Amino acid sequence: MTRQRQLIYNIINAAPEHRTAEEIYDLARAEMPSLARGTVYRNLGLLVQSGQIRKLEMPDAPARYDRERRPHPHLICQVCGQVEDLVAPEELLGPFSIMTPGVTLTGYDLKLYHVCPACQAGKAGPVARKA
Amino acid sequence: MTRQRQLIYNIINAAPEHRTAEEIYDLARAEMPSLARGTVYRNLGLLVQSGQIRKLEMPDAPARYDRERRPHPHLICQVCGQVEDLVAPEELLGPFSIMTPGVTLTGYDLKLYHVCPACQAGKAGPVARKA
DNA sequence: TTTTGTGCAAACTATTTGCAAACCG
DNA sequence: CGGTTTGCAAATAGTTTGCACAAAA
Repeated sequence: MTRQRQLIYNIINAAPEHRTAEEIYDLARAEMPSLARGTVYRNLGLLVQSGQIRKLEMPDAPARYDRERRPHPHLICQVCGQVEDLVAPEELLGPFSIMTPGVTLTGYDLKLYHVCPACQAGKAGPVARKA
Repeated sequence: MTRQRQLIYNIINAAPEHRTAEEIYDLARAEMPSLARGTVYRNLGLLVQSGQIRKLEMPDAPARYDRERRPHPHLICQVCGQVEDLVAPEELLGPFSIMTPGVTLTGYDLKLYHVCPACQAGKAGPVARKA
């Protein structure tokens, strides 16, 4: 594991936030200004492959990365895009498989949408759409 | 509703397949060769907005469009990307909301993954990755 | 020293947009 | 006519890649 990969991993692992590649790039460059954007993407890909982090595809927005390794649903604000991890029963595929008779499920992706308190208050969505 | 929008709508509504914008563009051009790609995207956006079709974001692949208007989960082959609609209880948000106390859910997106029979048979995935 | 990873820049893919002309009501 | 929509081409956003050099095993 190289210095740059370690740095990227640390940034993701340090906080529960779900950051975009660009956000991670900015944070990382504060500490290692020579870091290249391509290196960030490459290492994010490798970290996802090796199961150390989790990629979270977002609707009409850049992907975000999650330090939480175990599969779990996400709660997403449909106004500002803020993401929260949800705790769910250990095994969700069991219940889900009643909808897919005869099929062996290998994974799931569950996103639940709402309007977060901040966005309900300030009508215009206090957090920028892509923040 | 213009001729081009009608055509695009008809293509989606004619079959249960979940096509990409590019596939729809190709099919539409068979019938109206002057049709522009931009027009396809614009109309897909409008049709989604007006609730006549549904957009389905795909992991690491172009979005697909679904003629089925009611919210429902999807079953996706993780090898070839083939998509199937699932039938689910009328109201899934109810059960889901046990995971989000105090939150009013506005919608959901549930994708279940498996390996389709075709891909299980031909080890190399008979259907192309983006087909 | 052999492999692997990096920085940089250019390439790519999916999608969006500005604009003048064509269409529709 | 007068706003809407089109076709075209250029622009964007996010991400990927080729390559020569640097770092790690």
